Amino acid sequence: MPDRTRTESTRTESTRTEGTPGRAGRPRGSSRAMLEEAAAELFLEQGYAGTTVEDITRRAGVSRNTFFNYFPAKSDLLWADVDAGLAELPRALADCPDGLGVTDAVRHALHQVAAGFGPGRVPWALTQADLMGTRGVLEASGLSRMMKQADLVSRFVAERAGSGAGAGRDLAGRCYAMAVLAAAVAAAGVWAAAGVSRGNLAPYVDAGIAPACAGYRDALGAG
Amino acid sequence: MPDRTRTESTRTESTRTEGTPGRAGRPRGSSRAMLEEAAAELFLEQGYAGTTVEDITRRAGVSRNTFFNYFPAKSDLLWADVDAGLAELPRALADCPDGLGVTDAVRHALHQVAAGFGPGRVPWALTQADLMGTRGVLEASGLSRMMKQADLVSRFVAERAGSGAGAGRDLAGRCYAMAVLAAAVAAAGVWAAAGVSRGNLAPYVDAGIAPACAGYRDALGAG
DNA sequence: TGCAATTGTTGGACGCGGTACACAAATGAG
DNA sequence: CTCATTTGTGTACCGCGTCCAACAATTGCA
Repeated sequence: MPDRTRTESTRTESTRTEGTPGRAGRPRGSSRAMLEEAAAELFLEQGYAGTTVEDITRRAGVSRNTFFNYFPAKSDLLWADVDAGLAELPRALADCPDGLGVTDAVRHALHQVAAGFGPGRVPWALTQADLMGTRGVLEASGLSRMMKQADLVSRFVAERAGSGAGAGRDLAGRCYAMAVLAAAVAAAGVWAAAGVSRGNLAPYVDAGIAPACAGYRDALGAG
Repeated sequence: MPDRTRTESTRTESTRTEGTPGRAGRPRGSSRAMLEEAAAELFLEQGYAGTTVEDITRRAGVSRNTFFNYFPAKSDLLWADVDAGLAELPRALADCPDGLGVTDAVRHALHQVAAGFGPGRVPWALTQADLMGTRGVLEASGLSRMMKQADLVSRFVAERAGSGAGAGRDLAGRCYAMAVLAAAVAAAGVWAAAGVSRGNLAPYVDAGIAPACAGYRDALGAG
């Protein structure tokens, strides 16, 4: 647990070439990864609630305000891994071949996103959530993420299902989007809880959401 | 907007008979309903974020600490109506006739819970969430509630599906529980957004979760 | 009537997350 | 060099939520 405070005359000396060189302005000196590392260490040492933002920034060698330049909230540290993987969902949806039905396309896209997580890349916030007492925090910051992805899926479904949509179609689309995402979350939870014996996330998610996709296929109209 | 501070010599005079008379100790003087009323008024006047707990307690005529004797958090005010309805889910599940299949039983129980909400009883936090800027807060405090109910459903499914359960059965059960609850949430959202033309909540929920129940029926084994 | 025991209410203080604002530092462009 | 732009920092502040030591009101017992 090395202290990353100024060991050299100027800390920025070591991380000078970080910022995007094309843009004007002061380049980013203290990298986001440093904060994540410091937070990961401290969470394991003291737990999530027992670690203040000031603790993290002190170990990372930056000011407290700098933290909020990189993360909107402390809880976002727990989701850094997940958010990175989830960021691929829009592309995965857009790149789906048109031949597939709506639910098959969603299933395909979620499979692709889940494929990014294997035994070597487990969001540690999920595995050790109980140890760190982060369950409440994770739940609090989790639904907004789920609904964000659900909105994506919902819009995707509304597009592919054609413009001749009635009120019932809209209801089914939104319910399907939420249901499939919730099933994926549950599958990820089971996967994370499986311990060292877990393999890749993708088969868990695929098996977990398949019934939902099958069930809503008819309700979503010809897709 | 009447100020409920001590208009009479002793405020407790008007609410003397509140507490359970059988138990020892000081009876509850300031009722929970007063805080809810005061909060409802203030949220409409100033919005959720613009209203502090102190504002609420001042209008209700109690101390700030008293608030936290009734509500664990400020956000719980938004869910008071919903929580009351959701409290019936365990009974609704337990009272399901054994003849029904697992998914049909869950569907029946959720229908029963949803039946408590009609055009005359709409959780106002849902309808005017956008106006009050409570979307983020609602999302933050919503997933924990959803997962709480999902745990109930998951245990119910695990019980009724019999003891001969494999790992795949557990995955399906958890995914189904989350999916059906998420679909119900989505349906409630559509219902709340339907405006004055909305009728009862029950048909929305039933139509929204039916495909999920149908899809997972086989995966949950003979139920 | 007086005395515990119990329960609710209050005041005060504190820690922490998150925001706002002004200013310093570091770059590229003209 | 000068200026605009972007990032880091210091400071102050607000509000939620917790904790603790009092005080108030009621019940039950002697």
